[in-house]
Amino acid sequence: MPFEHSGEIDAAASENLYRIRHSLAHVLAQAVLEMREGATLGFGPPIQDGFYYDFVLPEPITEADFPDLERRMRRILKKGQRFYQEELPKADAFARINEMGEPYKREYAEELCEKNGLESLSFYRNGPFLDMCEGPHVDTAKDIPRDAFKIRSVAGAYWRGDSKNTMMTRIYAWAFEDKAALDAHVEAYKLAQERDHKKLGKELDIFTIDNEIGRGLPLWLPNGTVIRDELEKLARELEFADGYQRVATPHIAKQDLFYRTGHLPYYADDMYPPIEVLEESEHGDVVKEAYVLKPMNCPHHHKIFASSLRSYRELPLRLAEYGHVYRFEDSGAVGGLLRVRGMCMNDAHIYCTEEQIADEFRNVIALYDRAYSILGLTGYSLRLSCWDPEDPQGKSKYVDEPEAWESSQAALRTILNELELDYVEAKGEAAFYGPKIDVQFPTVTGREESVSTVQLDFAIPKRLDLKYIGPDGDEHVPYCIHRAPFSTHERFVAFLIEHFGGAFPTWLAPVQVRVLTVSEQFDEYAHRLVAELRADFVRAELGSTSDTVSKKIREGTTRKIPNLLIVGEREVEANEVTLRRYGIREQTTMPFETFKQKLRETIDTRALSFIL
RNA sequence: GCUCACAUAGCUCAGGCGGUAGAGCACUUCCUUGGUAAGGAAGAGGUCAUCGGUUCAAAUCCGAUUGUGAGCACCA
Repeated sequence: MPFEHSGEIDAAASENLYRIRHSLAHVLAQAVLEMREGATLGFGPPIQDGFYYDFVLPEPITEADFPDLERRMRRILKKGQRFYQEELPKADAFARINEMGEPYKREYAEELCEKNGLESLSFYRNGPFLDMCEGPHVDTAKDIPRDAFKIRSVAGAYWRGDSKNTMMTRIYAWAFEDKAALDAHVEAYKLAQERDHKKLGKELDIFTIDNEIGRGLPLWLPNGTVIRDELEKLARELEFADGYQRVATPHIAKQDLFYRTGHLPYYADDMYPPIEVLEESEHGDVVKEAYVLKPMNCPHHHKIFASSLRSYRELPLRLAEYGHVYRFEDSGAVGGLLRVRGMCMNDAHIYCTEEQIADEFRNVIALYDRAYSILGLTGYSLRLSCWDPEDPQGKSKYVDEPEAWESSQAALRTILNELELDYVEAKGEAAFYGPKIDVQFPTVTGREESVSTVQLDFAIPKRLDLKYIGPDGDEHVPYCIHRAPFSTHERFVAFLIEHFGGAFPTWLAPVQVRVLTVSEQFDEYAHRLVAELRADFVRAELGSTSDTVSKKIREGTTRKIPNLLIVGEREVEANEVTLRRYGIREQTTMPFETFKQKLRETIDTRALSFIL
């Protein structure tokens, strides 16, 4: 499901596994053709943890058909069919494809011959099934384990990944070299789903989405708001240390501003439609004004830059804001906190001279590094997102300044190389105004999402006529670096929930300490502890008072509260507390003052684990 | 936006081949004052997403709408 749809698997996957998966795809197709006469074939490649095959079906296949489909596949495997390759010259190949009656295979064959100049095409046959296919495959179906694959899901997918084309039915399956590997993978997958931010977000009361508010417009509950506030506090501190200045801007602006920046022609579809208001001028004329919800903060920040005459001595000028932006994402894209229509972004814009770009980028990347190491985030990858000069809609997708694109991309590449960072380059992933470095995180289901981004903007400052006076006394246009290490609260918290499995480190946890009493007669002591902790700005609370100790511990644990304090007669007498940390069975009893100090230190240092 | 699936109490779910619903948890009250992952009892809580159709009768069958999920497309 989640994988790159290129159909390629990573190099680490063994050649044998590749053959097994690829061959199983043919077996799946064979079984589907048995079940649905008249089905036509699309592509059926191996992928990261299995394979898929695309079909146009006369009757839909649903989850209810999976057992039957798997049974048929096993029956086919049992026959031990050999996989034969045939290489046919072009004319014969097309004759055969016509015979097969496969319009999509034909389309692809034509492209292979025309664009790639192939003179012959490869076919694979196993039993009655014939497919135009490059291979490689196993020699015989006997080489494919019968119990190491599992149909996973069915979904729509456009032919050749283009929404203008037919929607096909894609059947995904897991496949491995043996049953143990399959079972382990399925188990890991289920475990990962337990960490789904939508599930945990509900269980831990982090956010909710209400239909009457609107799709993609999450409501942050008190617990979630604590996490946002803590992240924002951390961002503020890191940014302060790096010389950023905070600003605040409204959520809306006149529509004309976004025409001037270029957002509107490029991104009208992604913006909420304008709010039109009638305003009476001083002469009594009624004037119609249109306002839009801002889809990004940059124009507002640019206007702050433009609010006074700037000297090169003020640069780099770093303006930061956790700003709210609104984007009208397609209904099918919206889901949970990962894709929303209203979000709060850890935004900042750095205005600098050309000579300062490299240093500023390095500083920003160092800031990312600090932020991620505090949070213990490691599983990310970097992507240098470039424009695609050959994009058919290139002119409407990217600013048309080829030289600026090339030089700015080269600049980013140099920085990444100098810092010896691993990254992949991706064509056609740039912002319309410039290239960017994206930080990609995998979701619980394995799909990659861009979380954070650093962008180099060579276009918009010029459009908004931003300028500073250089040492030469002339006006110059500054460059602008857009950056958001903490992404949006929405997306970043979603990833943090999944990263921590809902068990946040103390400094980030909505409830940091819950005090449990052995019996109600110790409530007064417990109240005192809570009050003292709260006076020290610790998010402490009293557990329920009428349940059994077991029950209270269970509740505290299922809420994933990092620190439970248990107090009874022993503790009251010695002015102590018994600490039970999340996920750790063994407990420690210590003087309350000691606990308070350790806790303070844990919070202040934003420790990932309790220091005790 | 597209394909497929799903929608029953605050949550997790059962049931229903047509005769207006059930469990556990949570909630409220009472009993219990209990030392390490669910003490006991009672109570309250639902037009079975919405609208329409078929029918003597619809929560159940059909259709549309809305919402949700997986994936595709999109993604500043």
